[in-house]
Amino acid sequence: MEDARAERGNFIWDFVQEDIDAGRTQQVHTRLPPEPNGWLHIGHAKNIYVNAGTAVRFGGLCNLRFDDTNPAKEEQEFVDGIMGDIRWLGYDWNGGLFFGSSYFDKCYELAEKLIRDGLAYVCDLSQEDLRRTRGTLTQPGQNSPYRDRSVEENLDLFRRMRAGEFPNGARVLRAKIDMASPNINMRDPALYRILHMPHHQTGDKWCIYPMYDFAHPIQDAIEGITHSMCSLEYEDHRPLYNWVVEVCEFPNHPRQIEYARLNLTRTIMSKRYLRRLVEEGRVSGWDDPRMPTLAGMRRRGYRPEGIRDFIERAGVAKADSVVDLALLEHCIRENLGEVAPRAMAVLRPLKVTITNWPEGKTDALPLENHPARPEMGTHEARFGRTLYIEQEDFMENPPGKFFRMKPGGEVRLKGAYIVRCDECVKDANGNVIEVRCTADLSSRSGSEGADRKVKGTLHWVNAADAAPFEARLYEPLLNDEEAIAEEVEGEEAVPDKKDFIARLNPDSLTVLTGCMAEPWLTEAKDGDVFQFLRLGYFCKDKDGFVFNRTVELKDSFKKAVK
RNA sequence: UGGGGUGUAGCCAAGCGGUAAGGCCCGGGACUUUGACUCCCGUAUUCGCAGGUUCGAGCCCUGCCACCCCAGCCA
Repeated sequence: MEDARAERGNFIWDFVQEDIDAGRTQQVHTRLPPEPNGWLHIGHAKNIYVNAGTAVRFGGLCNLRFDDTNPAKEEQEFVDGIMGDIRWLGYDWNGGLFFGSSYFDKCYELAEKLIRDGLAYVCDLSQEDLRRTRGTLTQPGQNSPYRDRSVEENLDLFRRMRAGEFPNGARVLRAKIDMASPNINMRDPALYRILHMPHHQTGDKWCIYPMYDFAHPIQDAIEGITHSMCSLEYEDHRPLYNWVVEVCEFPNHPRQIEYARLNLTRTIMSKRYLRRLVEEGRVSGWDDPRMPTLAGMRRRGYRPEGIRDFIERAGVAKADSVVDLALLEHCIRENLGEVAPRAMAVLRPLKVTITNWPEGKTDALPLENHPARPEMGTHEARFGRTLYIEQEDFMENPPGKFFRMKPGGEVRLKGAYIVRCDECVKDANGNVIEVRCTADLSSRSGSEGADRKVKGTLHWVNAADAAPFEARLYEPLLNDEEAIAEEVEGEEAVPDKKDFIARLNPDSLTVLTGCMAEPWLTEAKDGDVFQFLRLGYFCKDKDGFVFNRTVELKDSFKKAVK
C-alpha cells in the first residue's frame, strides 16, 4: 500500500519517462535552485520533492545550486539554513553542491561569444526608456537605437562595463531577439546589468551580474541537468531558456518543465512577506513556530515524514490550486500518531481527592508508551490520594452524553482505577476547586475487576509527582484575507493581494501552564514529540515546550457539551 | 482588444475514445482504558458552457466563458 502510493506518478514523471524511453535521457539529473534570500518554507518543500524527488524516483542525481546572481538580496545565513532544511526534510544533493556565482566567468565568456555572434548588444537606454520602448501586452516594442552597434563597439563597451567604468544602471547587455515578439520576454531581454555591490561568494570581483534568464539555462546546461523543474510563472521564459541553450551551443539541452507552486489556505507563502514579518519583529525569527517555514514547523514538532507525505498527497499538477490546511494537519497528525510516545499531562489542573486512598500511599502503574507499538515499552505513572485532572473534564451539571466526570458518575482514570465522583468543593465565588471521589479498588488496570466498562476515561497526574511546566500554544500564522483587507494601505478599490499586510492571528500565542506526570518528559531532547492524550502534541523546544492542538474533537461532542 | 497556461465533488487530484480512481473535509455506524486513534459505509447520472464527430466523448473537433501569469537592469 505504501508502495502503491509511492508509485503514484505525476505528469512530470510521465515526461521524464518519455525522455528515457525515447533515448533522449540516459541518466536523470535534476537540480534544486534556491535563492539564498530567506529560509525555506513549506512551498519549497514541494520544489524539493519535485526536483530531488524526481532524481530519487529515477535513480538519478540532483544538484544543489544556490541561485545567487543578485547580491542585493542574498546572504550567507540563508545558504546555511537552506542546506540544513533540505537535509532535515530527508533529501540530499548527490549530484554536488554548486553556486550560480561560480559560473560567472563562464557566463561572461558566453556573453562575449553572443556579442561576437551578433546576438547581444550593449544598450545605453535608461531604465525608463527601456520600459517605454518595450511595447505593451498588445503593442510591439521598438528597436533600441543601440541595437545595431558593431561587434567591436559592443565588445569594448561590455568589457568596460565589467571593468567598472560605468555606474549602476548606465548600460545593460541585451539579447538581440525580436522586439515584436508577442512574448515580452523575447523582446531583447537584459542579460547583464551593472551592480557595484560585493557578492557573498565572489566578493568584489564583479560589478556586472548576469540575469536569471541568462544564467539559469547556462548553469543547467553546464551541470548536465536533464530536467529543470520550476513553477508556472516561468512558462513564458521557456522560449528564452531554450534560446540561450541553443545560441551558447551547449551539447546538453535541459528540458524545463513547469508545475503549479504550492498554496495553502490561510497561509502566507511569500518570502517577501515572511521576510518582512521577521524584519519588523512581528515574529521571533524565521523559525518562529507560527511561520510556515520548515524551521518553524520543525519547532512545532512536525516531522519531515509528515511533511513529505503531505506534499505527495497534495499532488503535482499544472492547475492553480490552494490546498486545504486540513490536509497538512491530517498528514502531520497521522505521522505523529504513529511515532509519538503517549504521555499524560494536565493543562488546566483541577484537584481530585480520592477519599478512600490513604495519605502517603502511592501505586506505581505501568502505562504503554504507544498502544499500537508494544516495542516502545512502558513508563510508570504514580497514583496517589491527590491528583489533578483537566478542568474541562468535570462538569457539575452536564448535558446528556457527557461521558466524563460528573457528580454521581463513574469514570476510569487512564491506566489506574475507576472512580466515582461523590461531591465537589467550591470557593467563595462558586468555582469548583476540588472534586472528591471514591476509587473502586478492585478495578485497577490489568486486574480481575478491570474489565468493567465505564463510558469515560480521563488523563490525570499525581499531585505529589507533578512537575509544573509552561508550554506555548501557537496557532499557525494565518492570513485572514478579510481581516487583512482592512489593513491595506491606501484606498485602492481592488487592492492587489500582494499589498496585503501579513498579520498574525491575535490569539496565535498562548502560554499554557500545567502539570506533567512524567519527569522523563522534562529530560527530553529538543525536537522530541509527545502526544498528550486527547489534547494534542508537545514538542520539546529550545525555549521549553511548544504545544500543537492538532487533535480535534468530533462535532457531536462539542454539541453535546456546548 | 497580444502571448502563455489552467478549468473533473467543499479542497486537492487520477483519467491518454469504452461508460467518473484515490486522499482531505463532511455525514452515518462499529470499536475504544479518553469522545482521540483504528475500522467499515456513504457522498459527481457527471467532468467550465454550447454545439459537432463517433456505436460510444471528461478525453477528438468548433465556438464561447472564467481564472492565473507576462510589460524588473528580481528570481
